[in-house]
Amino acid sequence: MHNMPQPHDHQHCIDDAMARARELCLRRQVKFTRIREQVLACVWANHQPVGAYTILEEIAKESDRRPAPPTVYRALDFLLDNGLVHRIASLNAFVGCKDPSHHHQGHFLICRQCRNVIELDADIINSAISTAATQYGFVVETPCVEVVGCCAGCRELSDNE
Amino acid sequence: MHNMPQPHDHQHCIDDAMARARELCLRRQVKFTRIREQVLACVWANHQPVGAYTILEEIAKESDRRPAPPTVYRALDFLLDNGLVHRIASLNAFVGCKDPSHHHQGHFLICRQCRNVIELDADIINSAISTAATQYGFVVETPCVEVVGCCAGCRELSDNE
DNA sequence: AATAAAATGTTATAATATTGCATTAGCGTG
DNA sequence: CACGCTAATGCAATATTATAACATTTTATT
Ligand SMILES: [Zn+2]
Ligand SMILES: [Zn+2]
Ligand SMILES: [Zn+2]
Ligand SMILES: [Zn+2]
Repeated sequence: MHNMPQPHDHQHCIDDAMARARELCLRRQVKFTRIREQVLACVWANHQPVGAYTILEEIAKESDRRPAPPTVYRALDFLLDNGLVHRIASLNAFVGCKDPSHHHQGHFLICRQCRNVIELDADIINSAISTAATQYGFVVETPCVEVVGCCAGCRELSDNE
Repeated sequence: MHNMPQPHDHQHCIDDAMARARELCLRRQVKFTRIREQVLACVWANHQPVGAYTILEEIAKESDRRPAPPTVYRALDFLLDNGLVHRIASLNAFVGCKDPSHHHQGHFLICRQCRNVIELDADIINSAISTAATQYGFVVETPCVEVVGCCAGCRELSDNE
């Protein structure tokens, strides 16, 4: 298995994410219900974007009851609203957000090969977009940047062939 | 009606686009068939992204025969392959490309209000993305930049309220 | 004309997402 | 505790976007 962005203790990613989510929901006085927790756990199973219906299947497997699509989508909406996950428009899929405490859109590097996603929020990209947009009198509200390419790990593997 | 990016002679946009397409297909020795022409004309009806099924409806209206979805999607695939249209992933919709002669991905400014799309291909954005990606050892292949915001025209209108 | 390749037609279905309404769970008030 | 309110979930149906599989037609080549 080499589907991690860089080798790392992913259980730590999961634990962190779930802890942050619990804390954040407490602080905001919103409810981190069972289904929301399950969906978030699914999304954090790895660093690859996961589709709504895959989440549905996963939950069906692990809990012997199959939630209907609206249930999953509502949980996803909640998580999106609270910045706990991001939606990757070009993939119709969702990834966990590594920093849900402050609202941001994020930029995503998607490896074509291992499908892992690296989330950034690079000022340099936001500035460049604003600068270019300004030349057209356009005011940026929500930039969506989803970059397909090849990650460090996968290029290393290719090189060693 | 104020759904044009800036006031302009849009018939000129259409005529230009269709002429470019014809010429380009001739040069590349690929066929600019009736259905492909109809679909491209639909896409160029205005500067707003248009969905595949909307295109289908439009063609059904104007020609009394309703193409099936695969017909429209195949025409769109052809147009995409030849750079004559772009797909806006975040909207599941398509816009005409203003410069199909050289291959490029393009950046899109989408007005939240009038839905018009401005296409750019700004070096400054591509550079910023590459720079940011490089810091993660990530090599960019296909950047996808779709920015929602507010265009000059719509802000003017808002200001005058 | 015979053949092959490309394009289109046709039917069915997959994959993603939402609407509308019923039911349940949680919570504060009296 | 009963009541009423709201948020959350369950559930059935359906909308929207996209593709698969195979038949037929058109076009180009020999
Ligand atoms: Zn991890
Ligand atoms: Zn990779
Ligand atoms: Zn125009
Ligand atoms: Zn506008």
